[in-house]
Amino acid sequence: MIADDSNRGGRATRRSRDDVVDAALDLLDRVGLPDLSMRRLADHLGVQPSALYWHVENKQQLLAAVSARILGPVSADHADGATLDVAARDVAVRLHDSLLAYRDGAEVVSSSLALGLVEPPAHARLRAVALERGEPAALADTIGDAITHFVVGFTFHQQQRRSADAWGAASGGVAASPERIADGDDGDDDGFTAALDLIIAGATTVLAGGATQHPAPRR
Amino acid sequence: MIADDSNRGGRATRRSRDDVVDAALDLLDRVGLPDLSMRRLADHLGVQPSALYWHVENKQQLLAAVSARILGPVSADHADGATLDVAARDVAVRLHDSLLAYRDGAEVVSSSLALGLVEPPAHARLRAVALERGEPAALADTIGDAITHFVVGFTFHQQQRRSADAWGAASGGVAASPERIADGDDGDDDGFTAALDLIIAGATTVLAGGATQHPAPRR
DNA sequence: ACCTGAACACCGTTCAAGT
DNA sequence: ACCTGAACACCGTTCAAGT
Repeated sequence: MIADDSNRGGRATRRSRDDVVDAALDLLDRVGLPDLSMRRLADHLGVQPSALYWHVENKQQLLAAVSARILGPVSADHADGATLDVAARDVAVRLHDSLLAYRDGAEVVSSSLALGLVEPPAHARLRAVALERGEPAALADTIGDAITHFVVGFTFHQQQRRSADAWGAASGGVAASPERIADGDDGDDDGFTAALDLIIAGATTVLAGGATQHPAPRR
Repeated sequence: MIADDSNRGGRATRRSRDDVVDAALDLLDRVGLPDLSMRRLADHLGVQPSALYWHVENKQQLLAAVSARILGPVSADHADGATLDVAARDVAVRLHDSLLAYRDGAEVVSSSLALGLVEPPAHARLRAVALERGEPAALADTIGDAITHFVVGFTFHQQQRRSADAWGAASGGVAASPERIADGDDGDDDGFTAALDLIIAGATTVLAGGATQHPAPRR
């Protein structure tokens, strides 16, 4: 009886594609990737499962859109002027933080990246820096690849371990020693920093003209 | 009527856990990970789906066993004497090859690794080398982490792209330029080598005492 | 333009019961 | 010790039809 064509109070409004992606991100953070089904998402939106397919082509594409949202902060506000290796460290840290900001963020991004459904998050920024500095774009891509794959893989592992021993550890597997989990400062941030330092050291060395030459397509 | 307790000719014998893992590897290579279901695997073995659960605790553990098999060649025959950075490159190349040896190998290993259900494939070897050379074990682990996550992530991407444009490319996504796919020598092996060189250069630099110090737990 | 209802072709896992 | 049969509680996706 009442005019419900504007979204006052509650439900009953029509949804946009962005609303669906918002809801997916929200549900991801609440229940985790294994429980993020199209049917639960539909429930969460107060809609039939089939309705989702008007907004989104399939689940993979939805997860790609979710990935793009997770990766948003990585390429925000430039104001660079840095060298390639310094920019690389910065982008790596931002990527790490962005992945950790959502439950199972690294896993979602890992598969979208592998499927080629999102842009590699480091490349645009590093290419821009390379251009400024007269460094070859191929070198920026190489550094971007090393950074991206390492950070995503490491964070994936890290995030699984966190939710594993948050839920109680229990049985099976190689097992992680049950130590300080308490304060968000779990010991493996050291491992992350150390390995990242190693890769950055590689970038610095190569920039200084040492050891390795950039791609140089044979033939 | 005939004694069927020895495996003559065909089916009808009882299966061991190893047989199940064998069959899973075989089926993985035939149909790929998305189509490797417990039910199809049961079919492949001539058995009811429920029978699998006598041999294996669940699907994740089965895939962990599959991962361990895929990773077998990585830690085979030592005969080292090499420096840490040289051993690291060797182990990276072996890992890459092993992952490529099975369809969706990198994806399977990626998740088993993240879940902590398989040993990181580079660590044992690199620790042994570090011990021989009087290098700290923590440095071996750092190099192992950088190598493993990079190689697995890169190969995952590479393998998805291969099967994507093997099947016809079609629609959607960021897209890979349709060029030489022909001879197994797809252009991105260059990208792999370049980024691996970068990481190894980092290891060499750190070994020479440059730029970065190994972990050193703060406090 | 956006959504419902109903169906299709599947999943992983459990568990009593058989041999 | 190893497996069957049957069930439970789900999946992603399609498609005609409604408004």
